[in-house]
Amino acid sequence: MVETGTDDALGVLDRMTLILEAFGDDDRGLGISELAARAGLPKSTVSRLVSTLVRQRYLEREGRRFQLGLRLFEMGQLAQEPRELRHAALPVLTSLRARTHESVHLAIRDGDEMVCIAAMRGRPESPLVVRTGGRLPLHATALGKAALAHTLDSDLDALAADGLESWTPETMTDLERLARQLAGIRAGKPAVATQELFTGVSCVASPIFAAAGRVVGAVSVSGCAAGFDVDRLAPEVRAAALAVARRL
Amino acid sequence: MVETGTDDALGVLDRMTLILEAFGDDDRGLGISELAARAGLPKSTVSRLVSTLVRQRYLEREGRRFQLGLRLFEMGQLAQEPRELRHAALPVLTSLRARTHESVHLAIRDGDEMVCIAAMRGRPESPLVVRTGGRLPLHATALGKAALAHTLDSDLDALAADGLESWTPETMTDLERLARQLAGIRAGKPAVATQELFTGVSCVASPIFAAAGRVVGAVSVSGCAAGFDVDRLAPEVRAAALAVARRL
DNA sequence: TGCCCTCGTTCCACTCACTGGAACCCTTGC
DNA sequence: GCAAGGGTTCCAGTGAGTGGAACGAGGGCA
Repeated sequence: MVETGTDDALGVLDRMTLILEAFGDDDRGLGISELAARAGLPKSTVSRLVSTLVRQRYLEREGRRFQLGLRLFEMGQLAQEPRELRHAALPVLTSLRARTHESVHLAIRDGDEMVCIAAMRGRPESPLVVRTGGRLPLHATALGKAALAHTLDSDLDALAADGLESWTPETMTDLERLARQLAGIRAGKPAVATQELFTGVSCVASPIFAAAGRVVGAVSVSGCAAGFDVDRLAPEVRAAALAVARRL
Repeated sequence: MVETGTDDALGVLDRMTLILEAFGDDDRGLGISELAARAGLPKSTVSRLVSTLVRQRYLEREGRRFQLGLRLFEMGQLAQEPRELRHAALPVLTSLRARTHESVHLAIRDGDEMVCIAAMRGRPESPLVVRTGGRLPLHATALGKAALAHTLDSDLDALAADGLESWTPETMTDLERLARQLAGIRAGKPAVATQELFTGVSCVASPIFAAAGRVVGAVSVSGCAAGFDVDRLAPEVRAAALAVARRL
């Protein structure tokens, strides 16, 4: 085998991952060549693997285009962590949206990002920060800060080691300031992010605790920065997070 | 390699599938031995594959138990067909529930089953027929009949070839009667299922058409069989299905 | 119509990733 | 203390998987 690249020793499963990850949410389907290019694998290999993936229904083919298949959706719904949390949270989120009329998000920490588990649009014109399944940075979102505030300091250091990416002029890229803010959150202040990820969008979030003080996720309310009333929303979010925890 | 069984020639991807499918929604996590037993694979093979799957985050480990991981959830959300349909349907479903106060389901046909793409509980005490990601038989549900009525007759024959499984005394196991009912649906009658899957639960459904008359899914309303008012609900469901189609 | 470019599949000799029984730790429980 | 069970590691053997090259099927352009 002629490994094109650096030091890799790829197994079939790793190649499969490369292929699956080549799909994005923008696409209406990818061909073998495009897939091979994105995954950095030879065409023949991709062709063979893809046909197995289609047989197993992880991919679907329509003519010469391929798309992520239904079975992935099914299996994804069986994933334990999001399933439990969603189940406990959905009714609470619904009423939170009804009370605030703003968009509501539920997310789980995954490494140095938050993964959105549920999203509900407030008003029809309200912005949705992420779709379900999407990822958010920890340091630039209220959801991320809520989760980050209640974990080990070493996590923060590890995060900062890679540098805090700047999303908008408001993004907190200074480790010291961020650490102070997290300390405030730990002391009881609400986790907020004002235009730190997207200009014009503000959020308030509250962590969801499981037994032993472990943070299992976070709820947030987000809306247009103009007229975003943190003082009104923060108690609502906090109450919702507690309600979810009670239902776990 | 000593293939224990019959005539199989399993590749790594097939083995992986066996492992992933060993997980059910009942479990709080499986160990290597249990997994190996369910998948019918040697322990050492399972151990090795599982550790790769964990590295790729398709599985998560907690102590000596494994569970389906977050990445599956993420990827599942990227699957194109459910994503598009859900996006178009969610607002419509919300208002359908508000108007009927009954549980609402959205499903996609997949082979000889329907896969639930979205589910909303009507009243807090209302029964949910399936959870999101769950599967339903075609012949015993309103959703299935709605989809089945508008496809080729050969589909029906293929379905009947395996025999129509009986779920309750009311399940339609007679091919002739089912075919007549489907013809009625095709002629404009609503697709209904009264206690045919679960005793005490009735449903009405309507197919969702895409361009070229292709059925892409179905919407249903379901509730307690006692006092289930088909005449009132059928027009609501039909209107919702049309609304979803318009938004596609 | 013929030419060319692209895209997906197939072929095939090579070889390394994968296999699985056995041995090896652990921890748990009697 | 020993037996039982669960998970990981070892290792020789080999066939599943590899990828370059060749092939056939469109599709656009002149």
